[in-house]
Amino acid sequence: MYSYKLMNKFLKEFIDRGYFYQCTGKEELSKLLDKEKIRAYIGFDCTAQSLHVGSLLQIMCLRLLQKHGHRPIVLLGGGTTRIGDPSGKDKTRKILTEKEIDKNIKSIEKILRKFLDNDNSKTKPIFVNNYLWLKNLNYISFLRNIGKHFTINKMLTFDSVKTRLEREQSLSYMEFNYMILQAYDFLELSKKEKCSLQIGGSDQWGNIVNGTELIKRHSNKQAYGLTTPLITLASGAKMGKTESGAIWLDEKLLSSYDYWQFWRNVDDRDVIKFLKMFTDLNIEEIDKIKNEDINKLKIKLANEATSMLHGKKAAENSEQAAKGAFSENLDVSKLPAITIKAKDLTNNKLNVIDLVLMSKLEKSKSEIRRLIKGKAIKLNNDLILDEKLIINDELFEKKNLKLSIGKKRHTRFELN
RNA sequence: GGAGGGGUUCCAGAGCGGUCAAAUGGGGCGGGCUGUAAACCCGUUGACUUCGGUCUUCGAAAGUUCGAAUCUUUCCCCCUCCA
Repeated sequence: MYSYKLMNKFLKEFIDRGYFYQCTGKEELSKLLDKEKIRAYIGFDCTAQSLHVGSLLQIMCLRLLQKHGHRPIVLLGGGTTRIGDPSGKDKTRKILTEKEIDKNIKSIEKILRKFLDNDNSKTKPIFVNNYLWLKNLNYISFLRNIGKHFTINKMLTFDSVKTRLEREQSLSYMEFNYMILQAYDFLELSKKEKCSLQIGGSDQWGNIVNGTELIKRHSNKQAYGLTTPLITLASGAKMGKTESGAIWLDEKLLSSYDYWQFWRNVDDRDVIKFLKMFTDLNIEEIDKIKNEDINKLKIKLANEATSMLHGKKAAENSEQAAKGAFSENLDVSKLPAITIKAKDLTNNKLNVIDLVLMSKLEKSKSEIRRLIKGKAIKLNNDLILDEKLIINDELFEKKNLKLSIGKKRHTRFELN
């Protein structure tokens, strides 16, 4: 009987950290990983200019591969993004232009490199774009060489296809082909880059298995698939998006302060799980500290997660900023600031509503009025009740004015 | 191809000539309690406003009417049943 204790270290940690959902040939895969350093690939969708925390688990998998001496291959799907993966989606998504996709690929690669070790010659990531081999496919030869290995009977049983059909939502022939293309990607990577493992989210299972089977049939080689669970928050929501927007990994779309806040605000029930999933802390270490004060743990989580992406400095700044924002003392210097010119304050032109508008925290005047009525707006911790309050330099303290909306949203104006 | 049912504000879902910026629930936001948690309670949830109001919304367009989410016509899209 195959024992968990004998399991390959990479796989064991993969499981211990909660990354594991299912895989093909677990025992064989474990042996392979023991025997040699392999190359494994994960594909990322390039429909947006940045990834968000919904992709973070996949990124952590890349890191874990590196940690154990394996080499990750990152597939930025310039080809498949042009088609659109129907997995888990009700509707056909909009088709992006080539330009947009190329731009997205570049910025996503930049983000991924932040998480990865790009220097170690044995484990540094290989970035590939499947457009390279998909763009010149010859339809007839593709059908003869690849298409013959797929039966419609089987394709119709895959969840991504089945749910669409069951709901009678249209599935275009283009999208129907997505899984074949992804399988083909795996085959290409197996041939070109000696890739023997594909990792993906659980919704990718069907696509991945198709790939391993295609490799088996086409080149009579063994390849493996490994999937991660779909992470849901304790509240039941999907990871990655909040009401105020997606938790982007690109600083341009979400400041490191807000990123830090996202982790600081996770549900109590998710803290340990996330420490294991999204930090580099050892499992033993986490087990040791898991009964510590929950808020300290959340800060730790926020610091670890933020420094992994934005650097230690940004994490420290965010922690300091949070202290300034949430406590009564007025050290707000680390909060993101909006510059305000002294001359904008002359003639009593600027009132609170305009000020809040400037902060971009709210964009509707009616909403701001409502918030003022609801006792939600504070300037330097003083409750504002008069929506007509004129902003003048006397309100500033050492040229700083902290604006708070509710308990959580804070920003700072700096008088210049 | 035949017969029906429907498209309503973030979502679900009422309304079926004026009292409708549109019930109710969910979600969101804010307040209270706390710990920047959960649960719970309360308020709020189109935009603008000199707080009197004004303007834009009920698939799209046109029409009837003093007045339309509600009636008529055309168009678009969805669903159910039969063939």
